[in-house]
Amino acid sequence: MPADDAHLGESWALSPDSRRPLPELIEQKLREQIIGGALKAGDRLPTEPELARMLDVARSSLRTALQRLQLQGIVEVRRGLGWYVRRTDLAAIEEHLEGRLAAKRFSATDLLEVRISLETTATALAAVRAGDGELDELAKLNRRYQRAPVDDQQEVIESDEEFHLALIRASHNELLEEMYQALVPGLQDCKRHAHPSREVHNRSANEHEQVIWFLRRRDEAGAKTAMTTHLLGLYNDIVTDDAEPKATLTTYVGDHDEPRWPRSRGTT
Amino acid sequence: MPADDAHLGESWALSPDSRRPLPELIEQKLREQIIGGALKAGDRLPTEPELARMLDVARSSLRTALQRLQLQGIVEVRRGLGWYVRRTDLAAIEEHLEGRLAAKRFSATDLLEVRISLETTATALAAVRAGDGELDELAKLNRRYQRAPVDDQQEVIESDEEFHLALIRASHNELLEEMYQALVPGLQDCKRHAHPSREVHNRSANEHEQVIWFLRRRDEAGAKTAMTTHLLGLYNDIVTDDAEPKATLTTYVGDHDEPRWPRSRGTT
DNA sequence: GGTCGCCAGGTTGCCAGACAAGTTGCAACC
DNA sequence: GGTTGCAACTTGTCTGGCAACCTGGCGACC
Repeated sequence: MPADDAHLGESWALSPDSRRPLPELIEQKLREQIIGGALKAGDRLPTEPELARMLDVARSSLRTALQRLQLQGIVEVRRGLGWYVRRTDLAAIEEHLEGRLAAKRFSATDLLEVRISLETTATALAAVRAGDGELDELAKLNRRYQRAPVDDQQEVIESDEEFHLALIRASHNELLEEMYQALVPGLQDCKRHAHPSREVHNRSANEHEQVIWFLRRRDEAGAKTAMTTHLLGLYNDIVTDDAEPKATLTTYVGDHDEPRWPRSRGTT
Repeated sequence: MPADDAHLGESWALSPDSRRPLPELIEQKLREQIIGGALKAGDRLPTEPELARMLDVARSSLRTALQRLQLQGIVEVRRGLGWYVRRTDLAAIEEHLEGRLAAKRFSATDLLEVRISLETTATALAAVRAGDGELDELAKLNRRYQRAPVDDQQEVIESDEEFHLALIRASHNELLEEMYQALVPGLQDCKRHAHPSREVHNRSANEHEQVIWFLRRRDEAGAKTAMTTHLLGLYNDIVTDDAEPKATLTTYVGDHDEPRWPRSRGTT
């Protein structure tokens, strides 16, 4: 007997945002009710026909929404009995997001490792080959990045990307640039899932500046190391956030031979 | 264009295990088709009514299954058009590389630089992640390379390539492997234009051996340096031969910090 | 020639109603 | 008391229909 109606209110009107699929709106509405505390773990939801009436949608659309929530572990169904709230914590939602990331074939770890490989190489090459004009351009792009407001995610990501792309281009290796380009969409995904604080943003800008400093001095090893440090910082942030406890990061201090790239190659 | 029917078969009968919800059976069936390769990334599925007929289920049950797969990121829907197997990032990257790399011609210098970038990174990762079995395999492949007669160019190139591919694989980074694969045809070209002397061949085999030696000791920096030395040798040979007088090679001896990759990651 | 709007055909999104299958609780029966 | 059978309720699945949307082609217009 759904006496639930009493404390839930009679109708949960949906906002008529018709640009998104209806089940998604229903899902969001139900999630709000659950997370907001109107429904607690273990509670039974009203029956499907009842809920459909309250939300003013067809039972089939409601079921689609319920099944989505079920796949996220928020509700569960017992046939012949009804739908029950399983967990109300936010962890369930984060797990869902991780699932979407895991659906891609390779992990963020893989992606960032390849990125580090290509970009540190590009930095070393740029130290040898970049023209002075290109270095000025890099400095200008980093100023733009520096000025970007932390809460304007779009601008932060875009200005950062332009800096790194310009650096890649300064390596004067077209193939390397092509391969890096292939990674760009994935990298954007990664960055969108990161949450840049004021502090992290400033640190990044400073590290960019250091890289440029070494490049101006044509210090190949210094520039490469500075870039490696910078990228490993981000790598560490993202990878450890990502509920992948396999990876722990340390820094090696070595005195091994570090080979060096050839000088001179059309610095324009 | 659902000419798919042809190679997919007319009906995909479900096993009548009625103890589990029907959409789950459908979901599993579709997943098998996709993972198994009958449906490739980017392919369009037959229309809903068609699929429902083939599976002998109602369209509503089929839709439930499709939506589950959608939430898992395996398929995506475009309203008015149909259901598509979602292109994974890996597939997208593969496509990008195939398209661009085939269209442009890159210099041997570019190619070898990227190769060095990827392969030294892979070596460092392998020092951390490769299983003992994989190292044994590497040693075995290098013995094969060592035994290859210098005048049998085919065998020399092939055994060398297998060694390097196995090393890449030992990095346990699928994306890195994918990107390296894109370079393979170009590398073969390079090697065919080289003229390996008895001496060079022996030196290479020894350098391979050194890399393995460092890998067994899990010496990431040592292995990476050994591999860099090895590859720069070849790079030097080929680039200077190649009528490209821009590139001259030196070796840098430095004492800078060399960052280190994370330990442990499923070494099987 | 190039661009725009319109229309037809195909596909998914959503709805309404009906019946099958599972669960519970209770009354009737041994 | 223990068991059986039934009724009420709930979710699972099917059917059919219409709306919303996308594409491609065609003709009108600039």
